[in-house]
Amino acid sequence: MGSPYGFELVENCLICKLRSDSFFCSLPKGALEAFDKMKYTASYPAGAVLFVEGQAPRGIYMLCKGRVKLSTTSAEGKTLILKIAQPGEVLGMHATVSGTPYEITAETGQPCQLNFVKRDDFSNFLQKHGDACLKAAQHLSKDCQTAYQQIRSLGLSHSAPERLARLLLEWTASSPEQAEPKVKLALTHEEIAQIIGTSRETVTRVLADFRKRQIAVLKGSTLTVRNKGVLEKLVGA
Amino acid sequence: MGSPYGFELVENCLICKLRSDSFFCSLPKGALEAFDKMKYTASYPAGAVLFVEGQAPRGIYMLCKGRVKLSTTSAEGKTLILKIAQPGEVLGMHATVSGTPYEITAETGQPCQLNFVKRDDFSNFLQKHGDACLKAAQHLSKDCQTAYQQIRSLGLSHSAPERLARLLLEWTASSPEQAEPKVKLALTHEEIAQIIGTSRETVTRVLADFRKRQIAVLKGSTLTVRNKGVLEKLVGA
DNA sequence: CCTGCCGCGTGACCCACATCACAAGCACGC
DNA sequence: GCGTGCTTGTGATGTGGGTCACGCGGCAGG
Repeated sequence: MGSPYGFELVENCLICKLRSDSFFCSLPKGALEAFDKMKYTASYPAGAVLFVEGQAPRGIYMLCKGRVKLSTTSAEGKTLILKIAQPGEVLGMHATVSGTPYEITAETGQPCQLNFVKRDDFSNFLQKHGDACLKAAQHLSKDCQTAYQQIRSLGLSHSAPERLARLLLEWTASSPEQAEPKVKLALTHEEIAQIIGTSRETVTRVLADFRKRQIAVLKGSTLTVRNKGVLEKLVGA
Repeated sequence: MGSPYGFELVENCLICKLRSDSFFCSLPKGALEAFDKMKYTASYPAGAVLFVEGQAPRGIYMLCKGRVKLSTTSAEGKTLILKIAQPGEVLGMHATVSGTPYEITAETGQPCQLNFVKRDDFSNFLQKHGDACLKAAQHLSKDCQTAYQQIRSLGLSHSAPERLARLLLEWTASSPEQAEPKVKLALTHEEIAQIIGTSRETVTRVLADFRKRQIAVLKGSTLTVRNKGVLEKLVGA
């Protein structure tokens, strides 16, 4: 067995060490065994498209390792990034559970390991295992919440600097408490623009402004927040 | 027993005729009986606030009859309407399932009948009744999907006319197929503005423009779409 | 009746940001 | 090396629509 993208595949969910408590697959033994039996493990290179909006749902993808970009695209080709999925999340669950077409597009942003489960298998699985179903409901709830957060960000803030400030705070929120939080992220200005719904040039300009005013610096793929207070004032908190 | 707001309360879920297949409470007998036992039925006048964003979740509200406005408000007092909930929907499920504060505000738009279920009771209920849990997951999925739709509308379209056109099409989509679809809705220009994330004046102007161009007319609370084709072209479809 | 109040209609102003256009920096593979 | 492609930086320009300001009509209550 090779390791095509620089890491070993974990084939067996029961002994998997990638999993943490927040993972969807953090399940009691019985459910986990059932999940292990019906899943198809695979690894993907960066830039692989898992599913496209509008497709009929084939099933779910459990993200074990790596990041996946979730986005929608308008008819004119403008793209909006909904979120960057982290390990432990389940992709395509809405469509699979409700039987409607995938409403978003999922594309790996780096080499990833994913477990695919066919739609019917997943439905049966949820039917049989109440604890898994509850877990699924919780994950869906969280998705809704982040969606609502993004709606707030898009609908309730007027200025691009405000939205960018909110995004930077969001990113640093999970990082350890420290004077000047640093976050690693591999996103281009273009992608940041697609998250906050603005243009690439505006992101560049606002970041330059933040840098000049000693608020935050994005150098390479490292973000350093110099003055959290000002950011918080910008978002109106 | 009186009927305070012009309709009779249906106290017993088992013989309720308000329910249709799409209702959350369209459940097999066992689950329905359990639901009936733990719910508290009540009616509310128009304008009643069921819960406010930021509150700790008390439980869920099953909407039997009437419409409920779901919204968020920014620190500066700007309001964004997320959706108008229809009978059959469950309000506050995200917060209740995940245990996080209500992230939105729910306010009745007309006299309503609602069934309240306490948080712990609802959790136990979902644990015990797998079919109800699955149904809950489906409802959460649908919520996510409408949220994503709104994100698309807010993030991917530049012009206010485009967003308004999309909204009008959405409203008429469910109405019977006919040459000039008419829809009843009781929303002020202000509220429409809050749905599509623009200002009241802009809504007035765009509606005036639509009227002049014979595209759609909003008179009183009746919306008549005169030229669906133009609307569809406006949204870029 | 007059007086508020609220939803609607409209004009004037102006600024944030999209858009276009182009240059410079940086990483590749050959 | 040198080209090719992508990302970043920055200036000039145009405009959509937010905001303010005010007038009008309808409706309820004193």
